[in-house]
Amino acid sequence: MSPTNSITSAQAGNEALPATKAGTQDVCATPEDPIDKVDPLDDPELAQATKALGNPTRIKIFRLIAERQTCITGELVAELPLAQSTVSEHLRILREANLIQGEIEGPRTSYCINQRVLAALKRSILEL
Amino acid sequence: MSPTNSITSAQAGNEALPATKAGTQDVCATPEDPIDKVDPLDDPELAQATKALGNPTRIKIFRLIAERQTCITGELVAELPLAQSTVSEHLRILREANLIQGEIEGPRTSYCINQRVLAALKRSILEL
DNA sequence: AACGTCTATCGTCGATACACGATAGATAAT
DNA sequence: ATTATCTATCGTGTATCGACGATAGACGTT
Repeated sequence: MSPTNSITSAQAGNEALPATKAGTQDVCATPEDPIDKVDPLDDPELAQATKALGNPTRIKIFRLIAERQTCITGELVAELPLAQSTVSEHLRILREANLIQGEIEGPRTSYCINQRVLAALKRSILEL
Repeated sequence: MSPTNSITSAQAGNEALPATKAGTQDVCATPEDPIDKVDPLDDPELAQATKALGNPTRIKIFRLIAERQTCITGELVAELPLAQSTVSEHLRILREANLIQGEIEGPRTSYCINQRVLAALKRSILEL
């Protein structure tokens, strides 16, 4: 088994958004996906992504992960005036929209931005 | 009184998003706001805008208005498999997020994209 | 004035979101 | 093996969403 186990949005019967084919590549490599080299999201994906961002706390969480490149759940809990379970729930929603990706690193989970989906979101919004 | 009365999102105690100073200009002029000449949305505005778009029906309504430049409520109702009151409710949500603007034209209401806020949204998303 | 048309709002209902505490599972340390 | 730590999930309660039909207000027409 690999030392770090990638956690994607495969639970809860939600696989609407295509996940990056993780396992073969480092999930948090942040290769700075160019906007015009990704396909835009289809409407259900776009709705899910914008819905996931449609909450001030989740926008803040997303920004925190983005500026730190990678982030542990506990760090986010420390930054936010919310219970650990609440933060974990917000992370789940961002994860199921494929906006972020989590890697289980020993006892903790490290999150990073899914650059490919973010680029696709940017392109989709620009095309509105 | 002016022949066309602009309807903005001033009701329901919601004026979080700054409205274009309508009345002095044609609301649906679509001057193609350049993205880098508008201020990005602040986080509550961004959350409200993305939340408003976070629904497949509202994305569809937004696209319909955008491609027709201007659109009557009844046209949208005719295009969608939803009750008139439901469509009107979706329009209210888009309106309160300032993504669209409505003008009362006699007995009907004509909607158009709020280009300034759309440009600000695009910029805000690009900066993520 | 009375009527028909168009659309926003109201009231209702079930489903979903959002917060929390409690619990459980995995891992590292003792 | 036991313990401690970290985080996801479960169960709960409240609030908001998303749909609808019914209603009301504004306007044009007769």
